[in-house]
Amino acid sequence: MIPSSTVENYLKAIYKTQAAQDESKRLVPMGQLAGSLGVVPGTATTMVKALADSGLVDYEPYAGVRLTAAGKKLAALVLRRHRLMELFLVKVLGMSWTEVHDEAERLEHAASDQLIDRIDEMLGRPSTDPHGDPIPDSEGTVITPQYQTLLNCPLNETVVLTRVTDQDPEFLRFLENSELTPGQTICLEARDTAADHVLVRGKGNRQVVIGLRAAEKLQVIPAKKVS
Amino acid sequence: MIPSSTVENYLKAIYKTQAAQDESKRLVPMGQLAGSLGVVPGTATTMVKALADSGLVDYEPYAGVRLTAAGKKLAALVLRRHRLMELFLVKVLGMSWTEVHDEAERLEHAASDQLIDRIDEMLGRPSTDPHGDPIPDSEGTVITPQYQTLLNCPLNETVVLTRVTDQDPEFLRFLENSELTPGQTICLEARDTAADHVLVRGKGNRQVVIGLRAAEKLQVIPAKKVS
DNA sequence: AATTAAATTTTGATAGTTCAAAATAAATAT
DNA sequence: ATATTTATTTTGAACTATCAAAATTTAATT
Repeated sequence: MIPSSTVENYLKAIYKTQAAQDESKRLVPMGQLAGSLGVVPGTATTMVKALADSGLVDYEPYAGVRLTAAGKKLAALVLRRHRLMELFLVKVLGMSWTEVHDEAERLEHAASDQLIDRIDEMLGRPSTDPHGDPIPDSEGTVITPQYQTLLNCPLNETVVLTRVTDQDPEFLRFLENSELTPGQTICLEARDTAADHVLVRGKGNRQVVIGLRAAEKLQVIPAKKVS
Repeated sequence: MIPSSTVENYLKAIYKTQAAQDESKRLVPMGQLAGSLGVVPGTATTMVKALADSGLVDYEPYAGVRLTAAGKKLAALVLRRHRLMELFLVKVLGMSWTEVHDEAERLEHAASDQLIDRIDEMLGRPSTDPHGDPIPDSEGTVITPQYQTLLNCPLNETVVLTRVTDQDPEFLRFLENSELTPGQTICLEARDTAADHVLVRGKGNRQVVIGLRAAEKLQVIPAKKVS
């Protein structure tokens, strides 16, 4: 049967939480799941039991949920639709990368695989979306490079801002206004745990101070040396 | 409150049936509505009563439904989304006009007004979709020219195929294979009521025989004289 | 270990959308 | 005018997704 938007959203939420958390703790607690979906915990319990019956998740009462292989594949395909749609909205329709998330959030459940493949082709089979999130292929396979973040990358080295792991439009607009957009070359000049901030030098020698919570959401890779 | 996809589909179905039928009979019977939505009659009755409570339709038990001004506007905006989406899929994504209906049928409920307006702008504020159906403006206003059909247009005069009022992919593919696509210049050479067919001369002097039921779905306007 | 706190599950209820089948009304034919 | 056919509505039930609040389990404190 065709999974409903609700099912797709649950799988996506579990997938993202699982991916965000460390290797060991591979079970997503109900409360967290409910929280990220904006439902009360009891609702999540009910739905997760239904997902378990469909073989999409493993459910351990009082412990949490984990995607099965089937659930993981389905979740990846939803993310594929979402991320290709976001990139399409930015590249083809000229929408701002700060605004496309919610639109894609709805379109991802309505677009056919055929349409998504056409978009994929039109965009030249891209590997990442406007936020730097990797785009799964049509089999549901994703390569998720483990980038460093502004929390743990080396100081005073040129790095490229590669991925932003937050979709809040307000935060994204702040980044845009600070010229901290994916692809930008930046340099981390200071990290102060006590003051709970980092100091970034960005485009045009501009300095920006960012709290540690936000700094963790900015992923980077070492810049290629100009030979 | 935001109308659900279901509500939008009911309004659309009522709108289309109302538009298709003669001025006088302005009430859509429940059976017909249920039929075009693929639900049993009792379901349509239940939903229509809910729509009436929301002020979107007038409902006369045992007689039928009719859209109120509010319902008509909403329905027109759904058609706007649908038709702009269809045209977009054809023009920008290169999909076939014979295949876009079902895709648009789902996307129309997911696309925001903002996205639709961007598409509208990108397409140059078009007045008709790939099937020749008029596109309502953002206020829900539509101009629906009353074209002639191959059932009642004059014989042996050059006309332009302007609108196809059927979305069945099989029928549309037949038209495409016969080079009878919107915009084509054609000529009706014979109409035989007894034999239940018409004879059309199309592109490249090609002759095509079409049953009257199908002929009624092809709308035309007199071709402009080349001066 | 006993108590408290926090998280999770259960229970009962609701809204939206649907169907099957029985009841009723309207239209048609006799 | 009555009987029959056809269309419509009602009734009772199911399914999905949700919440509020009570009950239970697990974890954390004392």
